[in-house]
Amino acid sequence: MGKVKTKNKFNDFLLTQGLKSTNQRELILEEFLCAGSHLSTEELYLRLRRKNPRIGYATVHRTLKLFAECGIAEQRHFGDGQARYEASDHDEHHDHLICVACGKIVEFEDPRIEELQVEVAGGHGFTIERHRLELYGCCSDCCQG
Amino acid sequence: MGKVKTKNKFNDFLLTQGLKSTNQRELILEEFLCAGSHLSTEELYLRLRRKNPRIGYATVHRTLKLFAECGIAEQRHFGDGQARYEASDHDEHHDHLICVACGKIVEFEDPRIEELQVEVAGGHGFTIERHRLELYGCCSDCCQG
DNA sequence: CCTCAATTGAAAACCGTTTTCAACTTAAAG
DNA sequence: CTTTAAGTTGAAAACGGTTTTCAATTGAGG
Repeated sequence: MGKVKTKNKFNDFLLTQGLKSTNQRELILEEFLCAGSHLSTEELYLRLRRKNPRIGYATVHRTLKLFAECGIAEQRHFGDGQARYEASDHDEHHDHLICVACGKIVEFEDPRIEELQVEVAGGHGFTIERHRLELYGCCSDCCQG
Repeated sequence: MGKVKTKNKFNDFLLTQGLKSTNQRELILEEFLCAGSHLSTEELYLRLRRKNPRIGYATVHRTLKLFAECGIAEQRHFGDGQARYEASDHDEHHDHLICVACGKIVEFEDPRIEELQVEVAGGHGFTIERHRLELYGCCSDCCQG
């Protein structure tokens, strides 16, 4: 989803929910979209402060929750104890490769794995709603090259 | 691994590390082994208190960490914000199915998925060290039967 | 403009986890 | 069986990320 489309979606969301469009929300969305994905609240907050020192952590936190609520962002946890947010391409699911050395996060998608998941779950009487697959290892920059 | 073998392993661990065998540690290990797996620290602590009200949360916490360190338990996070521990069958890996309705946790293993994971990771230049696969959905007790 | 509800930021509360510290155990030495 | 040194315990405090509170501010419709 393009930047403009995402911003429109957020504005629509605000309107339909009776929420207000504010300067902070615009700044946060802009920074969220142009900064790399998978930023933590803290990281995004620090980036924003560089440009606008008057912005508060609580506002960043609340705004990220709004993003998630309206479907333009998704919250993730990669085991380092803090929540991270990634821009959501909506209905296009992907999983993650995480380098344990440098922290790099790569997204991937594999329909064959998804298919097997459904099969395995079915075998146990489960209907899958969502899943989480994270592969932790070493990327080529860190461990081979 | 049987109960006795696990207890021996823990005692060996204590010896080789210069740690002491204490009444609390025995109680906690016994309860950990006979209570169902995937208990949180809090849950195990509450169970232990019923039998021995003088036991402290900190001790349960520290002892579970020891279990993990010595390889008889593994810490897991299933997204509800608290750490859970499961008895470890060592080198036999498995993943989890979690019922979003009743919280039931089922373990499974599928070599085909593992194989694909290695393949996909390799395609991105990664060498997998470990992974996490959790399927969240509805079990047959909750959503169908 | 005015008004009122929504929003903001600083600070406090929260919640699971981890550490501190003085009292207490353990195990090995005497 | 002491004694002793080191490890352990539990209550309480500290921690760290998250979430809420609240008084002051801002946005948008009347």
